[in-house]
Order: sequence, then structure tokens, then C-alpha cells
Amino acid sequence: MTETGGGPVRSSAVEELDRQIVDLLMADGRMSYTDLGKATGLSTSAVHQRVRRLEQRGVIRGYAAIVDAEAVGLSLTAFISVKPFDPSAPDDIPERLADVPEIEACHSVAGDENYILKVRVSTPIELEHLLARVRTLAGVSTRTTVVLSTPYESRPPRI
Amino acid sequence: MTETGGGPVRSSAVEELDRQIVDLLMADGRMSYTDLGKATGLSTSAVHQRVRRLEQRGVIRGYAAIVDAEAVGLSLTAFISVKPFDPSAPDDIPERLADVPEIEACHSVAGDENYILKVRVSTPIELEHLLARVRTLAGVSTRTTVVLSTPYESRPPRI
DNA sequence: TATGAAATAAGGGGGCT
DNA sequence: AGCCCCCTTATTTCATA
Repeated sequence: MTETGGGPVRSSAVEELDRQIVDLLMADGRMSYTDLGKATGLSTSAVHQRVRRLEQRGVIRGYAAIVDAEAVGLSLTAFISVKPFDPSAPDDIPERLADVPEIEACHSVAGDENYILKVRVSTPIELEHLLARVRTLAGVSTRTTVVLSTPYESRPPRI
Repeated sequence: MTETGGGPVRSSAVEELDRQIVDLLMADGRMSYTDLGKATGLSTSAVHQRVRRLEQRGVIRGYAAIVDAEAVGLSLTAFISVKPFDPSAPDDIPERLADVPEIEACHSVAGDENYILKVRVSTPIELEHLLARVRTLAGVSTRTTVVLSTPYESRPPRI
């Protein structure tokens, strides 16, 4: 092991105990180190060390409250597929859109379009304005799929 | 001698305080009640009470560690758009797919297809098997968009 | 093991009906 | 006036470093 820091480790194997810890923290991000220790058979400080290491390695990128978007006024979710007007131009689309707060996620994809954006706004008019901003900022054409309802979301993966 | 805090006391600020708390917890789901109190000008227990109420009302649905999917062996993300073979059949697609652990999210959408699923697997072969399972379980045809890379994801919304 | 945070109980003030 | 909601303070228990 010569990797001692200076960038996220991408292809690291996560061993069994780390896997358990990550699994538990994905299901309950506020679980205490004491409870994590009980669940894994480790001491509190051993768990703490492992969690800190997982955070430093970038395996755990952070923690978040999962919030009902409607309850905070973001009633409209949509997926926007984008394709550059000029396919020969250098692709800096993610960077150009990075500061648009309505964009929750940006995925580069295989298929007809180049990127899929997941966005949240309050109203259809805001979506209209957002689409105009995206087209202008990134130099893209858009195809938008409006979400009608979300049976489930943010389910922790079984790893 | 009992200074109650720096902020003005206004009952109209109640909604605003909840919004602040939710905002902070979306950005850092493990922030302590003490720190939330410092950030909002409330006492620890006032924050605690508000958070519990937000949880009970369903505004805060839970907490999760945000994990680098690749680091835990889920290297392949895809969006699967599904459409029922028999459009006249009763639509219980979300229920039929609810127990498939690879499905992280299920959105009902407007457009050519009825649902968009977000899935995570380890390998292309697993994706192939997952697609077969989805088609069989839910009685749908599928159109799959493979994610090549994810510039960003899980960004907390600005509320 | 010492410090700090979480949980719980008890007391007080302001707005609303 | 009375009620309800919500904030504070105080104390104990428990987690963290």
C-alpha cells in the first residue's frame, strides 16, 4: 500500500467490516459509533477509526438528511437530456452547469443524448426558465421528461 | 443577565427556522444539535424538538451516508425506462419492483414511457439479468440508458 | 477517563381563539 | 381568560476522543 493520500481512491476493494459499516451508514447516516460497534462486533474506537478512513479515502463522501422535496417547496422534478448544438466543440457541459442550483445530478450517458440532468424546481414556469438557462449556459438542445410521482427514491443499495 | 441569544425573537420566523435546519441537515446529515443551535440561534433542545417534529411530519425522511458507488463495487449505473406490454392492465409496476434491491429509485413520468428506474449493478452481465427480471416481474418493455460517468450527484438543493 | 453531546423533565412567556 | 405551542434551563445518561 503506497497510496497515502492526495486524491480519491477509485478502485479500492472495501473489505467485509468496512462494507458492513458503509451498509449501516447508508441505511442510517446518524447511527452512533457505539451502535455501529455493537452491530459489527468492533470497539467504538475501532469503528471510529474505520469510518474516518472511509471518509478520507472518499468511500464515504458525506452525510445528508433525506428530505421530502415537496415539503420544502420543490414540487416539480424532471430529467433533462441534453445534446450539444455543436458536437465538435470541447465538452465542458458539466462545468458550465455546475453552479445551477436546481441541478441535483449530472450523468454522462451512452445514447442519443450526452448528459442526463436531474432537476428540481417549484413550478412549471421555473422549469421553463431553467431550461432556457441550461440551453444558453451549456449550448445544448434539451429533451425534458417530467416526473409525475415518485413511488420510491434514495433507497440504500444492498452491497 | 439572561441573554437569550443574538437573533430577534419573531414568531413569524418559525417557518424560516425549520427551513434553515433542513438546509443544514441536507448539507451535513451528522451535524450535532449543538452546532445546529449555534447556527440558528436556538438552544440545543429547541433544535432537537424541531428536528423530531420535522421527522415525524415526514419532512425529514431519514439520513444517509453518501457513498461512492464504485468504491463499493457498484460500478454500473443505468436508467431504465419501462412501458407495460399491456397498457390496459392495472398499473402495479412500482409494487412489483419494490423488492428488487438494484433499483434505487422509481419515478412515474410523463412521456413515451411510464416509469424511469435508476439502477446500480456491478457488471454488464448483472444489468442483463436485472433487465430480464424487471421485464418478467413487471410485464414491461425496457429502454436502457447506461451512465458512463457522473460529474455530480446528490447535490443538496438550494431551498 | 475526561469532555462534550443527546435525551428527558420541569418551568415560563407569547399569541390565538 | 384559558389554551397551546414553543423556547429555555437543568439534570442525567451516554457517546466521543
